[in-house]
Amino acid sequence: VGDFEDTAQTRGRPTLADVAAHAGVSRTTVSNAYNRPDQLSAARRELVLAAAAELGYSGPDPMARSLRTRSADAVGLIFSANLSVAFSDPAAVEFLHGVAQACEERDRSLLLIPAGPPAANIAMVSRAAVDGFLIYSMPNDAHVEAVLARPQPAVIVDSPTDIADVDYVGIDDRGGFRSVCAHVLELGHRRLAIVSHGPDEYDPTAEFELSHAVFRERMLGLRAAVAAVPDAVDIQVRTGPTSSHDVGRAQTAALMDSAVTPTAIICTSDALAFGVLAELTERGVRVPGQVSVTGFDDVAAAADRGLTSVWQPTHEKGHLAALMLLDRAASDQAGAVQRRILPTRLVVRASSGPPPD
Amino acid sequence: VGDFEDTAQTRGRPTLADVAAHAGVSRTTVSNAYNRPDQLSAARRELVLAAAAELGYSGPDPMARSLRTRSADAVGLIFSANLSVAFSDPAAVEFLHGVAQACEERDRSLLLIPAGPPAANIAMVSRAAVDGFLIYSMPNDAHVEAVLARPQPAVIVDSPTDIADVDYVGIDDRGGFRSVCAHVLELGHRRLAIVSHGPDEYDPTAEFELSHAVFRERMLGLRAAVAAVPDAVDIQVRTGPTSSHDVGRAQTAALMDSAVTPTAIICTSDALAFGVLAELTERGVRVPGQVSVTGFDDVAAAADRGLTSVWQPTHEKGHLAALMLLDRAASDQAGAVQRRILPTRLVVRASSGPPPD
DNA sequence: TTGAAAGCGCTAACAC
DNA sequence: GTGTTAGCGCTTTCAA
Repeated sequence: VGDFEDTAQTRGRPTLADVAAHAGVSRTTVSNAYNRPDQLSAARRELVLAAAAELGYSGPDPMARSLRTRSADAVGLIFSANLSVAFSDPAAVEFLHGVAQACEERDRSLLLIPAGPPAANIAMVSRAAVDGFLIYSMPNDAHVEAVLARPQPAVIVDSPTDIADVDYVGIDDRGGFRSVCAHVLELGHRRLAIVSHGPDEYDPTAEFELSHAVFRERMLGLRAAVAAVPDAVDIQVRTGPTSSHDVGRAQTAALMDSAVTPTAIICTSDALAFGVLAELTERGVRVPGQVSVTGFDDVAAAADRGLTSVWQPTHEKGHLAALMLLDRAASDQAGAVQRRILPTRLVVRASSGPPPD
Repeated sequence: VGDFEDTAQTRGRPTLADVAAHAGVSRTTVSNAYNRPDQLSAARRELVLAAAAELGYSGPDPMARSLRTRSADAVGLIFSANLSVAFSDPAAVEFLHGVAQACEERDRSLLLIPAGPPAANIAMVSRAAVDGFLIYSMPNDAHVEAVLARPQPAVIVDSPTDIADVDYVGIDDRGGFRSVCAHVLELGHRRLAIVSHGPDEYDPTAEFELSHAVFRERMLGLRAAVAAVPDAVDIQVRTGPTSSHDVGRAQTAALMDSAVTPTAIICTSDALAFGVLAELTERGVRVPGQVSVTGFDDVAAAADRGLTSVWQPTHEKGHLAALMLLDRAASDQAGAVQRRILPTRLVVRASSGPPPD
């Protein structure tokens, strides 16, 4: 007779209702057995769980549950370009680490959403079952627009910077970059090269595009540092499409083959700086004897390789952003817009020194 | 009058039904406007979208959609210990990278599910809205059990190895480890130390626990290499709770302070090896002059630092596993269980050489 | 092409 | 402590 108790449910997987029928209790009781164990007697709970096991029922369907409770217990994250690039940059990994840790602490999952240009897959954003979004180092593009169109809260990290009514976490880009530029200038360097992720063509006299706001801030930091020096300073700015090892390497090759070689190469990320160092090493250029090199982010590997860099609290940035998001989601988005700017700190190591002769 | 068209929907957010009412069309038409643009005229679609914009409707609710279609367009991933550790190991990051790339190619999101021992949060597994799971380098614990209880397909990567009826992707651990051990023995080393993630106490004569199957395979590889050498070989095996820089460092300190110091330290991961190198450098021990060091995984940094290692296709492993999972999910889990073993390759660099005198 | 009707599987009031 | 009822918001046959 056993099998006939199971309602007319022969096809498909068993549902909570089937378990209830099989156990001879109501659906509520089964639901409570899974979600509020304290709301029913232990014996009854065992009964329900046994019935579930017998039927091969493995617990409430997550999607149905999410629809009903209107929460997914997950945080969405979109980040610049494709996921591939993101995992290549140690600073991005460190950020992710911070986010993941916050998620772990608050019992949330972390949904990584491809937001790459290859597939203009905005649909992935619209279809993500999450309670809110982290927007990390993105251009102000269609993906960001899709995120902000959704009713869930969002927190922007680093960029875009030109969205006023959304929580923001970032660093003092201008001050941080000024400090490393000032350091190099104080060492006596007067022929500098900047290697950066940024616009294809950089006209130092023109206005900056908002889409490169971080780049803009750093250039303003550079200007401030240079303004504090009485001498003439020669500056070349070389930009590439990503903040990667390869770009650092390629720009260095171009730099060292050019007519006026710099005595210091200041990079806007450690990833770029490692590429610079690799190219210089291959060319037999001594660092810092012939050329000084500096990075930005101060990832773990920077210490290992003696790279002068600007430390930023990358891990904490991720952690804080995720907590801000979860708090806002919990409070149903009430409260004033927050804007948190985290400090940076110059870390001088062996890769920077006085210019030759 | 405008606002009064909106049914009795004053409270809460607008739904698809509200948009339909406002636009004067059926719910089907609104749904089609978002999901099947080719199923209705462009004009009608514009009408619907305009109504949606007017109401502040940002598209179908993902959870309701998922419930109805029974698919989440997402892949779940659980990995060893807590997320924190995972992001610290470059090999794990590379694996993630491969998974992320496959997800991007197939228009899926990637849900990272905390499976850390701190919070025994099995509920996160049961509540994840995903179409299938990747189980990466896990002990055969309650989390894995929770994954396998769910009706969605799963693919196991690396471990656990003792689950027969689930798709599996791994490498030839025994052969790979044998090759690096043989290399060190051929160089003439006869006093070896193995530094590994593994069981607390390792009794070389005892049976191995299944929970350390990878460790077991590698020890069998070691034995095979040693068996091919006529001389007596002295071997110390030192294990730690994780495969990290810190463990490598600590075990090396213990090793170098012991009575019989090895002439070669063979590690089961590059992360461990970097820790070993850090400790040796601090002690002023020359590598490979006094002690040779080898790693496993051949992460990018291994090449930079001249570490002899065993390369494995870490990125491809992630990519392949994700594709296998998506294919199985697409075919509704039909078909025979797959088992893919990927090749490894010894990469000899400067960190290994003949023993002293 | 478009519309009407029928649930997807679940939880949370509320009554008992 | 347990059951009844009423949807959560959507997609999808099917018929028009």
